[in-house]
Amino acid sequence: MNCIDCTFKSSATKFLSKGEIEELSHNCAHVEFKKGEKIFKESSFSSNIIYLKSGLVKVHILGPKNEQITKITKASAFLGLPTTFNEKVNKYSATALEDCKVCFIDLEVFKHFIYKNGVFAYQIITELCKNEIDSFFRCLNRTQKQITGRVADALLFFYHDIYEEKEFILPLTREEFGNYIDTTRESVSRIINDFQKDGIIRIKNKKIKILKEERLINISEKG
Amino acid sequence: MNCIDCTFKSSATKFLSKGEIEELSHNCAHVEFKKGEKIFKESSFSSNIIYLKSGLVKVHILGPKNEQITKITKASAFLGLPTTFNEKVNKYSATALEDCKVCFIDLEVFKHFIYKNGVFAYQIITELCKNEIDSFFRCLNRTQKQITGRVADALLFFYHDIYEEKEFILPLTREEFGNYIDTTRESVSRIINDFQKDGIIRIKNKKIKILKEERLINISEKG
DNA sequence: TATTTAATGTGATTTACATCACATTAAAAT
DNA sequence: ATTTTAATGTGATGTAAATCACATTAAATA
Repeated sequence: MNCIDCTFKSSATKFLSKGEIEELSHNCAHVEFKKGEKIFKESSFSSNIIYLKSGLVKVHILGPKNEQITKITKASAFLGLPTTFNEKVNKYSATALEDCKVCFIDLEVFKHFIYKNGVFAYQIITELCKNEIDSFFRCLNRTQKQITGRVADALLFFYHDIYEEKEFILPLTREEFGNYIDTTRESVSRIINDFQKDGIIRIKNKKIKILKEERLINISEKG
Repeated sequence: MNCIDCTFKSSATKFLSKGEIEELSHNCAHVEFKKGEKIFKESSFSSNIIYLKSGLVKVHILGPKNEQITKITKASAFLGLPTTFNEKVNKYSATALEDCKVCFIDLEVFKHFIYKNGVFAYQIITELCKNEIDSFFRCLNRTQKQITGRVADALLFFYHDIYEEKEFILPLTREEFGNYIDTTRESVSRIINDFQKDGIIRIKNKKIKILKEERLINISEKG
């Protein structure tokens, strides 16, 4: 398989030369994951850059108390950058929330692109910067908003950033939802059902439809 | 002033060529800040990379409820990378906790170094990756540890990462301490005094001495 | 040095949420 | 289709920490 025909190129990869793409092709393994499968695991050794070509992934860490879902990332994005550049060992896990296509890119080849191709490096830097800022704000919301606001936030996140439709299949169990917004299964359950009773959303198992976006935005802002 | 003689070079800047250092010298403004002064401000416009040469800084964001101190950074480090590469407007503020020396580097010149100097770019990427992982863990601790553990954490942080001595002047008020570990003035006060009563630390106003490191580590781990 | 202002300490009260306990429903596995 | 297992719903109870209220101390200013 050759990366030149790949339709999932990252903003950085688009700037590689023909020769570099060729080199990438020889040092890139394509792997598919089914929903629920682990893509990589905290504390395990890694010397590959992991690029998510398609699908949806949760990035998670085992905290002192619970599993925390640090972020939910949809394609396309690099998943394992922070870990790979600093540590031999993964600092977090990634698990497929939907079927995924992933590339494992040899770290040395990737480094070589950074050294040789400034535009490539710049694109990577841009992505990392964006991640850090997003990370700040997610943390801010986690710690300073009440649960109701965080649930509203998460629902809006799935609508605006992931599915871009008011109706979607929630890719998380109630427990995972709790891990994402730092609360319990039970609290998520209660609040989601309250939203339903108030006519803000309609929910049937995992299928959610946002009925009153304005109300959700309002709840999200009030904390 | 010429950057070539600067004794505060970052790990990235060390890899710039003589010519590049020369270029940097002409596009870099040295500024000093006194304790308490704002280095840059959330929502204000910025087109400079900000590099902390010496001193201690708090990076903070105004959340829906309180000010949150996102991180405390000592020299040397880049302060404004994430913001500058993505947005014209600062996404967070930085304030001097101790007297600081700072460089404002022209963004275009900095970009030019990334494009042209792969080792420089690689160093920046490494720093950003490290920041992202640190950020994950800080958030994890904030949300999953009880206050006592978070206070212990913070004290160990000042000891291990900032001052590298068991006795130091706490650079934060109780309120700022609260903003750093997501709690209130009152709670910080109570817990610090409990630690003192238990003989874990000795505290006189802002002067703190860690007496029983093992106990603090233990408290930190138990959450 | 006196006076004002800001920072800190400490008890009493309230509250958002976790935890517990068990019922119900949905999804897998046989 | 039945059985088993996992996910979800919902009330009752407990608790860590916020909030409130005021006293005390330190630091800044006149």
